[in-house]
Amino acid sequence: GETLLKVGQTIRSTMLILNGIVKLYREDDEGKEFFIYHLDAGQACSLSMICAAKHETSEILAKALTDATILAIPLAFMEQWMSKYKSWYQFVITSYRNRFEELLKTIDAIAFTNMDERLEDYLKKQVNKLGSNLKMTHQDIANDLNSSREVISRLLKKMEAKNWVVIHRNSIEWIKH
Amino acid sequence: GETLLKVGQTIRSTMLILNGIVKLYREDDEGKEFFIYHLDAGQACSLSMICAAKHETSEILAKALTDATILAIPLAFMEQWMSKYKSWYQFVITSYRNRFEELLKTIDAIAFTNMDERLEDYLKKQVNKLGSNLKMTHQDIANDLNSSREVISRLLKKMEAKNWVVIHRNSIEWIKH
DNA sequence: TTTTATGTGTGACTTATATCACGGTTGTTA
DNA sequence: TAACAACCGTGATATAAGTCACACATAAAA
Repeated sequence: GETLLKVGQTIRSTMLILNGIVKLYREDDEGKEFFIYHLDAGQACSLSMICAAKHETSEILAKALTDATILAIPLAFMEQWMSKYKSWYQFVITSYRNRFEELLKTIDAIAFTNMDERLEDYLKKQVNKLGSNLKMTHQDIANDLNSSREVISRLLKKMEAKNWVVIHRNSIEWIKH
Repeated sequence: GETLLKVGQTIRSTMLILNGIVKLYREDDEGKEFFIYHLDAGQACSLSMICAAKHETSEILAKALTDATILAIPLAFMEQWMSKYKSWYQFVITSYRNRFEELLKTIDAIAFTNMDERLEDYLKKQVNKLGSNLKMTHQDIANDLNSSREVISRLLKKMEAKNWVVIHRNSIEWIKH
């Protein structure tokens, strides 16, 4: 639940996730948090890499979803390693590409699909990271998807009717797919 | 109007825009084209950089908006220069960062704002690149914003009433802001 | 000039989603 | 055990946007 990176914060080092899961959000002017993607062990925060390279400020909000160990690599090493180790260069480039793709997928989701599909997608992602028993409230989900509790409740009901999930208080169990 | 890069196409080189303007789109399954951002002279297609580095396929669609000159740099040079020239490294990193930011802004726009604001934003962007006399139909705009002609027509009418634009056949003149 | 294609305007309607206003349930604290 | 807070369900209604139908205007082609 800890905030690792606030919007507007200056970034001085590249962050690598050693273990745990980190959730990245985009924030609007009123502080509404829109979920973008997860980062987990072995992944790097591309944005932090880019920002670090220019001493710029963060455009996103990062929160720990589980306990996590983060390795912060000072800018100087970042640049040095880029030219020195091909494997590091490959790692960085691959990270970029993957984050970029996630972002594009997010755009697809909100530009081309309806709430029901987005919810399904979202739940699958959570299940992937956290296992099939999701400890979250309808309100939590609504926040991440920039929707409202009632809408999520109704959609979950429909999914339950289709036997995709079982709804408990404070948790949702994914059973199909 | 020429397509420079199709979705699914394998990328073998990094592309730099020497002059002209290129428009990037995201495509859905039915071929609907959602406008993401412009690239112009001096900018590089970050995605092409990333993909090129792994011989992967394109996730986006690029079209020339004006006549343009594109420089294609083979992968081999890309890697070499990265470690050899600090200026090239800086250029690449900066390009990434800028494209990443654009993508985040796009997400903001579709996640947090309504059609009227998005249209205003869109028109301003076009005006920036092409001048205040935009040669495009309402249908063109609707396609880029993944909306429909009627909606755009109505919103433009409202903007005209507020004296922000003058609507002509086949073109729109931006007068205020 | 007539025809045809393309672009625009507008009312009526539909749909997805958001919001409001409740009431009910469960778990926690006093 | 009472009372309180957090969570969930659900009908009613509101709103933004998309769709349909059609009229009309302009420009190009025949």
